[in-house]
Amino acid sequence: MKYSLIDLQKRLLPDLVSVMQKRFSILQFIGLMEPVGRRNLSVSLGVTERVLRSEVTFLKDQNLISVSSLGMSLTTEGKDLLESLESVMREITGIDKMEEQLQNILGVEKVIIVSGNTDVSPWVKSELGRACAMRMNQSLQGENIIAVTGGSTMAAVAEMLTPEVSKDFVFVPARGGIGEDVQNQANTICAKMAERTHSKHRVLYVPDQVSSETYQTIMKEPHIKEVLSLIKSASMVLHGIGDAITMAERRKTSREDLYKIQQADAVGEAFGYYFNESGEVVHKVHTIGLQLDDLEHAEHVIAVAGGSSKGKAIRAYMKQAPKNTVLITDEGAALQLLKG
Amino acid sequence: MKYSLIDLQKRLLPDLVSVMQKRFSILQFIGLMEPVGRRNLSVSLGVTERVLRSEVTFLKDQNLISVSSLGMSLTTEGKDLLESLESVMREITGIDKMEEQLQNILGVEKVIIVSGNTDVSPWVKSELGRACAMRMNQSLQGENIIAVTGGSTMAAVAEMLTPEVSKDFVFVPARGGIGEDVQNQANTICAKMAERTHSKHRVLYVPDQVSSETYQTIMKEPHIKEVLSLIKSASMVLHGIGDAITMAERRKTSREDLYKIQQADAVGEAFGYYFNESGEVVHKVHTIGLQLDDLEHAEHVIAVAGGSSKGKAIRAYMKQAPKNTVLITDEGAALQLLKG
DNA sequence: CTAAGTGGGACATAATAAGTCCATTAGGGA
DNA sequence: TCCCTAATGGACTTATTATGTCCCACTTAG
Repeated sequence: MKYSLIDLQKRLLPDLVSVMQKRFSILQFIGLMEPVGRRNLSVSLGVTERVLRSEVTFLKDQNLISVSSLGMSLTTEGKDLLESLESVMREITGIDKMEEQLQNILGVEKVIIVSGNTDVSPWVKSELGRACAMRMNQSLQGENIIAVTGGSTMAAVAEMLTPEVSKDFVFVPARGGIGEDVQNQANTICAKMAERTHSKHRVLYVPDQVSSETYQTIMKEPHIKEVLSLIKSASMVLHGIGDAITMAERRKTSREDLYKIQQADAVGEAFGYYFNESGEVVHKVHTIGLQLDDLEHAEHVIAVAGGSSKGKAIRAYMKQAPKNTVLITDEGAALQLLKG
Repeated sequence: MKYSLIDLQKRLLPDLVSVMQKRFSILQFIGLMEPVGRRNLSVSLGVTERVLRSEVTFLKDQNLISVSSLGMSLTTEGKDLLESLESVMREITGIDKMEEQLQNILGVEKVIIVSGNTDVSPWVKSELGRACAMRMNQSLQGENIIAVTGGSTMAAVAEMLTPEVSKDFVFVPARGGIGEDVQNQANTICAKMAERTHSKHRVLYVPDQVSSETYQTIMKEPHIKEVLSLIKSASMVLHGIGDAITMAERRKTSREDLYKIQQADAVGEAFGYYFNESGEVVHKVHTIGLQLDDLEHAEHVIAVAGGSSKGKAIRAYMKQAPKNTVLITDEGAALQLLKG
C-alpha cells in the first residue's frame, strides 16, 4: 500500500490538518471581511479572542497579514498563499468536511470516515476495523461490558483489536440466534475479541424460531438470564449495518418473511431489525437479547459499515439510530450518503 | 506564482519539517537497530532521553512501533510508513540538508537556500530578496546602521523590504564610487531601502579614480567623514557577490586592470574586491568606504547571490568570508557549490 | 545467580498557551 | 473640532504541556 504525502504527514503529525484548517479559515475570513478587527473576527470564527490573537501574531510574523488601526488585512503574499490554499485544502480536508456534514445530516454524535471504498478495495474493511478499535480506545477506560453483533465488518474490527485497548472488557453477543456462518457469528466474534484483548466473553446460543413455551423455559435458564442482564447493562454496543435483502438471504429466513421484507421495501438491517428507506422498522427477527430501545441506554453506540453499496442501508438505519451513535464508515458510503 | 503543498504547509506550520524529520529519523534508527532501548537510541540520535521518550509514546500510540522488554521495534505498519517516508523526506528536506552541508563546507554562520535558479527563473531573485528581508527582520531590533552595496540582487532586496521590518535604520552605501548604472548603484539602493522602511539613508559620491591630493581633500569633507564613520560602525553589512569578469566589464575598469584581473584568473567579486578560485584577493577597486577587514567587526554580514552561474564566484569569495557571514542563495548556486 | 539492559511510574520544574483586564490610539461621524 | 467607537498591544494570572530527574521492577543473556 502506498501512502500519499499528506497521509504520511497526518501520521507523523496528527494535528497538522486541524492546524492548517484553523489558520486557513482565519486567512479566508480576513480576506473576506478585511479590514476586520479581532473581536469581530473571533466571534465569526467561534474561537476565543486570545487564541485568535496568538494565531494573528503568528500570521503577522509570517508576513501573511498586516495589521493596522483599522484592523487586519491580507498582504499580497497572504493573498497568493490563500489562493493556492483554497484548492489544496479542499482536497486535504475533504474527508474532514464530509465527516462534519454527515454528522449534521444524520444527527449523530460523530461520524468517522476512512478513505477508500470497501466494495472496491477489501483492505478498507481493515481500516474500518482500526478506526473502530481506536475509537474504543479513546472512549473506554477500566471495566466495560460490550455488546457485539455479527457480520464480516465486526469480524474485521475484532482482527484489529489489541491488548493495549484494555483488559477489563466483557464481550457479549448482542442478540441470540441470528444464523450466519460460524466465522461471522456474534459468538465467534466475541470470542475473538476477548482473545485479542486478553479479556472475557460470554456466549449466547438460542434456537432461532421457538414456540412460546420453549421460549419461557429458555428464559429461565440462569446462564441465559445472566448474559441477558449483561447485554442490558452494556456500556458499549458495537454493531454493523447490512443490506436488507443480502442479510435476509444470508440468514435462513422463511419464505413468508422474505416476501414480507421485499414487499415492505426494506433496505437496511441492523441487529435483526429491518428498515425501509424512511427508517421504519418493517420486520424484526424474533429473538432474545438487545432490542432497538436498549440502544439509548448504552453510553456508547458504534455503528460500523462501509462500501458504496451500503449507502442506502446506512441512510435507512440512521433515521432510527439513537443520537449517541458514532458511525464509522468509508469514503464510498459517505459519498452515497451525501448524494441523497 | 504557484506554491507546492509542502511550501504551503511550511508557511502555515513552520516546524512541520523539523518535527517530521525528527520522527522520521527515530523510525529510521529503530528500523536499523531493532530491537533497541531508549538509552541506547537517545545517544545515537543525540536527544535527551526524556524527549525521546515522549516521541516514543507518540509513535507507539500511532501504532508505528511496538515496545517490549527487549526494546523497541517497528510494527508492520511502521515499516510500510518508513518505506514511503524515505523517498518523500529526501525531497522535502533536500534543501534543509543542503543548507546544513553548505554551512559546514563553507564554514559560515548560516546558509539560507531558496528553491529555484535565478539564471533560469528571474523571479527567484525576488525570493532571495524576501529571504534577506526576513533574515534582517529576525536579526535586527531597534536602531541599526546598515551598509549596503550595489547590484541587481541588492536592488531585489530593497524591493522586498517593508516598514514592518523596522523604522530605526540608517542605510549607507558600503563603498564610494563603484560605477554602475544608476538603478543598481549603492546610493540608489540605499535610498530605496530607506523609503520602503520609512527610515533614513546617507549618500556617498566620490570620483572613481582620483589623485592622492584630491583624495586627501575629499576625506576632509565633513559630510564624507560622517558617512565613513557610519560605515565603520555599521551593525549589518548587506552585499552581493558577482562574477569577476562580468563585474569588471560592467564597471568602467581600465584596460590594464581588466588585463590584470583576467591574468590572475579572478572569478569572484564582492564590494570592489576581486578573488581567484583560492579566495585570494587579486585586485581591489581603489575607493573609500568599507574594507574587507571591516567585515569582521560588523555584527551581521549577509551575502546575497543566486544562480548557478555564480557558483564559482560564491565559492571563491566564501573562502575569504568572515565566519559571521550569512549566505543567502538559491538552489541553482547551492548545487554548484556542492558539486565542487 | 548476577548484571546490564529494558520500559515505565512519579514528581518537580520549565516553557508555552490561554484567559482576563486594561491602556492607548487612530479614525469617523456629528 | 471633538468625542465615541473599535482597533491593537501590553501585562499579568492561570492552565496545560513538555522536559528534566530519579528510581523501581522486570527480563534476559551469560
